[in-house]
Amino acid sequence: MSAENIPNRFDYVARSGQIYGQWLEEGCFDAEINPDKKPFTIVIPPPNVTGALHLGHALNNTLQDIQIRLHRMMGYEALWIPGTDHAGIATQAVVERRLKEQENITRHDLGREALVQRIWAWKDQYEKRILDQLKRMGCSCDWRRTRFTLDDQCATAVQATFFDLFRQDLIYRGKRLVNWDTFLQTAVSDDEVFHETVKGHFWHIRYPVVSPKAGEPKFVIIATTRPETLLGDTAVAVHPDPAAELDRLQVQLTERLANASEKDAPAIGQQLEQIQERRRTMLPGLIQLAKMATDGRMLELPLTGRTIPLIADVWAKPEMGSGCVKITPAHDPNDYEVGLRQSLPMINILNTDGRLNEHGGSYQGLSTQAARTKIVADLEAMELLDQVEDREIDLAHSDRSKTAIEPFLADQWFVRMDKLAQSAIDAVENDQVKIFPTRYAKGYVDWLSEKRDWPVGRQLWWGHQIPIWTQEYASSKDLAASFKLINRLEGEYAGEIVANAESETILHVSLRGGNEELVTKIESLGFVRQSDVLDTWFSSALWPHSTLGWPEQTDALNYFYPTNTLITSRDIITLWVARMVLMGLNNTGQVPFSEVFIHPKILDGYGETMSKSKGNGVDPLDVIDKFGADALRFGLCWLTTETQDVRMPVQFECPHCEALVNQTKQNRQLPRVKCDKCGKEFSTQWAEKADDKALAKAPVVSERFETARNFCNKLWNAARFTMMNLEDYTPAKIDRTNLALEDRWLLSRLSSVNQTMTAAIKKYQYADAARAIYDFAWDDFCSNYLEIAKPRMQEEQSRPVVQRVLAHALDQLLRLLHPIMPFVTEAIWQEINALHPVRDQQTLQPASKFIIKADWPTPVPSDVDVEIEQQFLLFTSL
RNA sequence: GGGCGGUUAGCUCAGUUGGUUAGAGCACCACGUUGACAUCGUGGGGGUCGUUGGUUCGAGUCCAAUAUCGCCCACCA
Repeated sequence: MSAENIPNRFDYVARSGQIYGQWLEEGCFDAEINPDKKPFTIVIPPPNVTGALHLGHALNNTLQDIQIRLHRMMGYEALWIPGTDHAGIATQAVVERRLKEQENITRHDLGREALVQRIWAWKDQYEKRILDQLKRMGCSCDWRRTRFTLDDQCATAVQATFFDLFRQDLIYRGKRLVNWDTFLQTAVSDDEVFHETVKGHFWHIRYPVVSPKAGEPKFVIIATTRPETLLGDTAVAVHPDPAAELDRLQVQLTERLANASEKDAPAIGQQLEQIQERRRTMLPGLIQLAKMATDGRMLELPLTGRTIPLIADVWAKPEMGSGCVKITPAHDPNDYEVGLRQSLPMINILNTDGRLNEHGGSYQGLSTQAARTKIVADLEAMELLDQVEDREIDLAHSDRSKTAIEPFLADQWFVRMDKLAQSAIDAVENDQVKIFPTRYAKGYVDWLSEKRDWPVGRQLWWGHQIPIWTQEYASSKDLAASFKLINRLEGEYAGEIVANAESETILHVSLRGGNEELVTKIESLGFVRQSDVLDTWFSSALWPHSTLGWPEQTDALNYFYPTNTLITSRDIITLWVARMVLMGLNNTGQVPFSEVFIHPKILDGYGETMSKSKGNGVDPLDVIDKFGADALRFGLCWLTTETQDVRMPVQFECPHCEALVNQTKQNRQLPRVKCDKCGKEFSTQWAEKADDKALAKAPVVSERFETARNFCNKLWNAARFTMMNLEDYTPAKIDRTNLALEDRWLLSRLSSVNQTMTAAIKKYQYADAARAIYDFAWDDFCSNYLEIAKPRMQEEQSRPVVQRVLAHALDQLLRLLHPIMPFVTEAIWQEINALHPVRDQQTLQPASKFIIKADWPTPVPSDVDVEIEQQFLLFTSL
């Protein structure tokens, strides 16, 4: 095609798919083990298969692809491993909800196997959609290596890891208070719980003292927001030394008051007065109770006929309530801690469906709500109810079922974190893993420093089933007999079976995966596999090495691991990043990556996070359809600064007239919206009714990608102009000692921008990189150099030199832009290759067939002339 | 309660170690289409840099206080 026939718009719709196909065909994304090259590896943060990707993913993956493409051009063997995450509870909940909505059945109607099958079908559908989205964005992943956190390779890694941790005694069975969803009948994690303030009451209840001595109170008063839990009380606590505690608080508050600002002072002063008031009125009573506690006095627990001890424990705060607190170890996290400390019995009063069990006595079978009403009435009748305050209560609800959470004592598997967490702290503190921006390292270290054991079991069906088999024994004699059996098995299958006896009568066996014969044998001995599955983060934690074939010492693992950088968003620094570091260290002895970049989050026009449920999410494909993938990528890159989240007002694009209709809090959840401009109605993602669905659906986009789209077009036309003026171009070295000012200036700028770009991308300063190349392309190359070149190309003497400078500059500009805008640069590259393959002044060699495989430009330090750049700036501003 | 971040033009954001007249994109106003590009060009309007105080010859930038918005963590008998 001759240059004149090139259209004046880049047809990204037609060209992008075609170019991507060429890259795939040529294996441009495939990384091979190559001892002559240094590897550069990134593993994708595997998107959840719960749904399609949104703009946040588009940002995340664009930033990774830029690194991969840059390093590929720089001569590294660049590997980007793609994949998806099974996302445990989230995916199962989505599928279960659909079952309920569309077929009105629950998972129990289907059964485990059938449900899991349904979820696999869902996974196949969304994985395909997700991978397709990544391809449309231009992501240059090595698709041959695509993994899924629940596939066989990852399962092998999970089982090997679990087995190893078990053998190291880093996995144990323990009781733990979990957030129990009584509707779904599963524990849910803290992140799956939301809090809502509801109106409630604060009931003050009298617990009679058993045979009070003279001068002693007849009752101890406790206060609670959940009176029904008294059925599970096993103690009442009072502070062991209330006088000292109040003193301490008083000193502390006095100090704070002295340093307090005018604004805070009154509140602190008030607290101080309250403490002093308590000292006067309540302290003697509390001291007496503390004495009674050490004497081992008992209280009568109303409605149960039980007596419980009055105990001394620091958990009871003398400055709060009555100074006494009821202890319900099986239904309150703090009370649980007290229960452990004080060796109190733990009485679980609930069934898994949330109704009271046999420990509820006459209240058995009632829901907690019904029991509460009845208990309060009964207490009142017995004159044990002291006073009732109205109070707002922050009540935990399950994200999934929207029902109230009951704290519930359940058996759980834990990973002991002490040693593992320390290794991950050390890795960051001694810079083996560098986190950018550096401020995020603090949260990482703080979280790990708590070294809280990791509860890894989930009462789900979708996930890696825990590779532990348990057998209960009637007596320790039976146990001893089986121990022998196990020991024998261990000898027979050396290194593949490890047994722990949790107590005298329960034995747990963990098997290394992949031996069906052994599993059969163990099960024939009466061992039953744990039905729980592992927390989804367990398999994600292995991602950087499991994707490369660990536990096999594969060549790929040896070559590509540790990976170079991990690019992710800040909300999973602890959940995911920290755990990858500690698991990587445990399994391979090496950190999983040397750098972590935490990128901003994309918010909507109101500063709210985008989500499907709010209706403010944006499908990257909508943006790609309207503006092109390059515009999407450049636009996101342009916005990626170190400190700020990205606020992005969102519009519906009217399918009738293409006008952009602002998305507002009012219209974003409507099934149909009327266009401001043409007045016609269109449907949205919420359309369900037939007449709504019949309307044309509006894509959701943001006009903030216009700048980037225009930039693509500018680049396209600059290239077009250049090509139109290269007809009689002859490649040759330009004589740098005899150049016009504007030529020297452009070459200087080119090398400066090259340096800036390379440094900025390597430091994850994406916005700086985008701005540098945008300014260079638009202002320097187009507005200045091309305009000056026009008259110079009419002169015979200067024409050849200008052509060579132009060809070279465009060539280098395309390369510099390629990591950010891969499609348009590849399209231009191929057009110009067909006409003038030799452009690069440094080599004077024909350009590579694809720009994706071209060398990253090397700055020419001798070309950089700060003085000329400044002079020229003055010259053009005149 | 602890930690982190933001506050600069109508909107969304830059502003490096303090240094002339605080920038960009979008939006707005005027003019321009035989021009590589109207997804463009030329010109223009618009900012007491949240507030107060301090350091300095000089503060958007450094320090202190304060207001306000947002995020994370902990806690809430």
